[in-house]
Amino acid sequence: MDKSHQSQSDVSAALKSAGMQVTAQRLAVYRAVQTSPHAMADEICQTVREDLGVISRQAVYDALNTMSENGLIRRIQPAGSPARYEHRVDNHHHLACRKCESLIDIDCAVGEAPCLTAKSDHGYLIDEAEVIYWGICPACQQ
Amino acid sequence: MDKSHQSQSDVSAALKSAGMQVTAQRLAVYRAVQTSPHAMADEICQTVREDLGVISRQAVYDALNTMSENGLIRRIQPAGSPARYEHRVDNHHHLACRKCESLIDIDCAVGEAPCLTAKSDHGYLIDEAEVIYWGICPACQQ
DNA sequence: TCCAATTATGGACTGAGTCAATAATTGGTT
DNA sequence: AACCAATTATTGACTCAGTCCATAATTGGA
Repeated sequence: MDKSHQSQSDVSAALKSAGMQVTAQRLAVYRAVQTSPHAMADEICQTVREDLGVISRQAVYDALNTMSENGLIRRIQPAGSPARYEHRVDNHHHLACRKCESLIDIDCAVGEAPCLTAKSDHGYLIDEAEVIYWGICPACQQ
Repeated sequence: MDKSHQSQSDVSAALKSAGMQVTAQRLAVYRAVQTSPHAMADEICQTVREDLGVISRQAVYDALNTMSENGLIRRIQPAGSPARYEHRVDNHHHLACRKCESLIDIDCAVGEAPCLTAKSDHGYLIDEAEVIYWGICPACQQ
């Protein structure tokens, strides 16, 4: 199954199995995240409003937070940017442009997390290696 | 030379060679960053105030920003945390605790940046691979 | 159908950081 | 040594992203 294209009922089931209730707001927020990956909270809020008509800013934040905590979506926060959300929850990385703040996905060569091993774990129980490649995107290189 | 223990005159010289003026505020901010690595802006502000007596919050932010831009210090921003600053500017990584927000340095096995190569660079000119290992620190494992 | 628990709404509020106008410093020049 | 243009510091208002909280509405199991 293509994890990056969850159907409505898949999302519904995922919410339930995480012990969350299924609401129109949550489904719509998930759809918005799916439609525009790497979008920020207020962009998602706008998208959902075009869809549902009305939703409170708080409901969007709640949905994004609980769905992130339950692994339905993933939150990314590159330095200097507000939080962004994506529906891809497999282990992949990101490529960020220092100039235009654009962000794109990069597949992880290894697959399952953590894909890198630290030289020494200093006693930490490491579960994820978050990698962000920083550079200049093709458009900004002119 | 141990890059992690710049003397006052080294800092002074580094500021000059970056085209920046040498001021008491900047030297004090650098000292504060050196003294408590991974500190946040307001902590640095406090430390500098114990040192100089008075400094404006804005002067602290200015010093931190310009020194970061000129490579004298490094800014790190783990998700969910305000910006932190460190005087180590060599290529190393970080280990963050999901519970207590503690952050420690991890040496990079490779050395010079970028220490990782992306599977595909998508036309980006990559200059850095930022790696944050996420896990639970020894103290929080109880 | 009912009801307890969960979720949404609306509005005030916080924290981190920036903006912009004015005052003070710095460091090269005569 | 004094001057002066450019840089830097101060002050206070302001923005942006996000949280808190009390109340109202919805959900889904009994």
